[in-house]
Amino acid sequence: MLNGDDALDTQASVRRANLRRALQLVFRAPGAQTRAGIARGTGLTAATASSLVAELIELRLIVDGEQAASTGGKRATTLSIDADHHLIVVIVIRPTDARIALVALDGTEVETHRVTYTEKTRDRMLDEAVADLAREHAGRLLVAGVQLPGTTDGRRVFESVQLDWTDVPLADRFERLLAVPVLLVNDVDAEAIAEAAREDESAGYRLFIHIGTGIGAAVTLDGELAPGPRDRAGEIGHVQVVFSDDARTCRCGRVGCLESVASMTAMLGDDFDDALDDAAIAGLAAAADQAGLADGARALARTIKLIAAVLDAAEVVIGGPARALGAPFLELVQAEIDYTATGTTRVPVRFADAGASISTGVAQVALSSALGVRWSPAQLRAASALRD
Amino acid sequence: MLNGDDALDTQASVRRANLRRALQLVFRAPGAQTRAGIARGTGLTAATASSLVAELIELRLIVDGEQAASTGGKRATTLSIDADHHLIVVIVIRPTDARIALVALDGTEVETHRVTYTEKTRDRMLDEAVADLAREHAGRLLVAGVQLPGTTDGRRVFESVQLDWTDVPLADRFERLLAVPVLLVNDVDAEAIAEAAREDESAGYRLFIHIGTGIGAAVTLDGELAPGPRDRAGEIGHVQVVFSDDARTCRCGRVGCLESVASMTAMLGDDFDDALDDAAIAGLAAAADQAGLADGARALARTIKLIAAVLDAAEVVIGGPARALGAPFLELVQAEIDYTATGTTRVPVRFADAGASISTGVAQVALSSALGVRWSPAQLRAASALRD
DNA sequence: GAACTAAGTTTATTGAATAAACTATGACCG
DNA sequence: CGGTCATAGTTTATTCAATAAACTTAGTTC
Repeated sequence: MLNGDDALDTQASVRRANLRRALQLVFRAPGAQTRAGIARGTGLTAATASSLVAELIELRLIVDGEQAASTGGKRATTLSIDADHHLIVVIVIRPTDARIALVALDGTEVETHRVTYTEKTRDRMLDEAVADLAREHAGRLLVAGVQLPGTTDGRRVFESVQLDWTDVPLADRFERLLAVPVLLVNDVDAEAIAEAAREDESAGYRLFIHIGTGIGAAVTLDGELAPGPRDRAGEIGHVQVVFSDDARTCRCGRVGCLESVASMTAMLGDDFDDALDDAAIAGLAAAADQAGLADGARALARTIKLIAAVLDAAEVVIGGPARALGAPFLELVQAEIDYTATGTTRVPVRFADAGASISTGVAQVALSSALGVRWSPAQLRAASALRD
Repeated sequence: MLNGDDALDTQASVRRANLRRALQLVFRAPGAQTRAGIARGTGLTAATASSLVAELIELRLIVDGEQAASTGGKRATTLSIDADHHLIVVIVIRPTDARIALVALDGTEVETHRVTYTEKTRDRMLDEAVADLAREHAGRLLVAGVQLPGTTDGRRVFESVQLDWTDVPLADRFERLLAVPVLLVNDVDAEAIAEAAREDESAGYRLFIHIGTGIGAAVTLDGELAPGPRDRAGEIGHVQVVFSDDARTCRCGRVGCLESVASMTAMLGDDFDDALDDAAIAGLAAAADQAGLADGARALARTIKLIAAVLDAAEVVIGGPARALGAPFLELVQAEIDYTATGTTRVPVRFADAGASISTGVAQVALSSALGVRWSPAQLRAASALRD
């Protein structure tokens, strides 16, 4: 439909780009945008804005809404997202189960299925579930986003230890079943995007670090995943960061890895599990060796400082189960960062917002890839309210 | 002329973008490109390609060259860069002197001046030299690139310790004198670009690290400076990387900075100076404490590993006086990187190519900013042959 | 030398945006 | 309360860039 690359050679690509820009403006302020606002926001004329809106309505991507209050002249017709037609398929694949959700264009989850499987039945179960979806909702599916733990270029899964997959052309497989574009997304990347999209002004680089049993990083630029081939980016868990003689041996066999000191397992002990709820984690944290937590925070801070300095990052966000460690942990990290920071190099660290649904992140990437559109913070809140 | 942003809203911007693409193709293969080649390379029709070429010739950016050999039909007319009209102004500002060069569109240096000054006379001397240039070459100047040590957004110098400047609107000042667009570029960034542009296939992220009395980094993506606000990026010299008790105190007053172990001064002693030639540096290196060199290499490698992992960098390039340390140093760095690297995370390290003229880097950025064009490796070689 | 092939130009057409005139609707104000 | 102004949005004629298709030029191949 509107997907494809921006070849930028002909008028058609200009039209497509302008349709995207108009759609983007509606998505950023749904129910509050108007034709005149689009004209102002794009720099195009009112006539062109009207024409773009007409086409977007015909494509069933937006709808006319209520009349806005007058601002001194004729009242404007507001524009909203058409949530009644197109659906985004979100597939979250984990080792023993998957969640398949249908998300409307306004970010609300319409339907959710859970598929459980073993390693042996996984492929078959997934294919069946996806095929069922395609049959039930034929013609209404717009795009699909697949979140999984592992390295990917969006088309193939290069390597997933947790799923025991190597070089699997999963996007092709699902595209044949769904007949819509499929995009594979690394789980940490998806988390980072869900988080970055919440900011209205997501200027500059943001470093996102997921901390659970493992550690992964993702970099976003202006609210979107940093460009370039990100196939294997963010794999910082097993980079050596501790060099003293008492550095621990990591589960990967090497010594002094970031994960060996700063993962949740390293800091809270083997009782930790990614599935624990926040209260349980807080309990473990209270009982844990505080020196271990401090060591983890310090190693993390040192890692962050270096990366933030190279990128001139505006902010660092810590996500995953580590969020449950609360303010004290954050303060340890920030203190270590500030310890040797000059005025301009001090980078603020915060936890990811609990409200950001992870599936929203995948949907976000998929939507952005298909229509070049990002959701507004308000919609992300609506989406996450429906979750679970 | 062709500068300005790519608003992508109207036909005019498509035309501008296509002119840039056509010009880019000629720059990539000067003397070997043809109208038909541009049509193939852009996906546009032959008629459009001809029209674009006609406009570029009228703009005096390219010229018709010789007839190529036939490939089975009519012989093609080759296209070359018009080196006889437009000039790029390159200004390299250092604490006590500046080099002002005029570079033709094909990368050859036409003219070079050296201006020496004291801190007191610097502003006046620079302004006078620039004003002279504007008077002598009125109408032929296309764009100006200004390279300086310090943080900048391209328009203002935020902070330059070495020049003792804080928040100086230098681009505006020079633009008033030159009447062409002026772009300020950090010196390490310029070095990184000169280097990255030499690669024909500069895919992915490249980490460039300048090592002299100080240490600075720059990240390029596909041969161009990584996007985003890079105002203060790359300032890694004073991030703490040594945490042992015997960490040295840095000249900045803090402890364990990268510069305190891996700068040339740290590794070779206070006899080192940025102005030394390669032989002198090699002499210092031979006489220096080898343990210090090893410490520096190790600290550097640890830094590199982390950053390369986050970005999934394709390559790391070390530039500046450290090049004179030669293969042994490089091997130390690479060995430490490989020590804990898995198959996919191992990033190759090499020295910057000695032939890449630094002023070519600035000219490159300026040209790219004005015309969206990058030089081919062949031209960079030609340019550097003329240097000094 | 006839057929073919590639390079490049000419001409009519298409599509997207624009400018300018116009309609619609409400606010403001004496 | 009616005139004036401001804002929203549409209609129509025009402009501009790219395209398709026919055509010219100039070579190779058999």
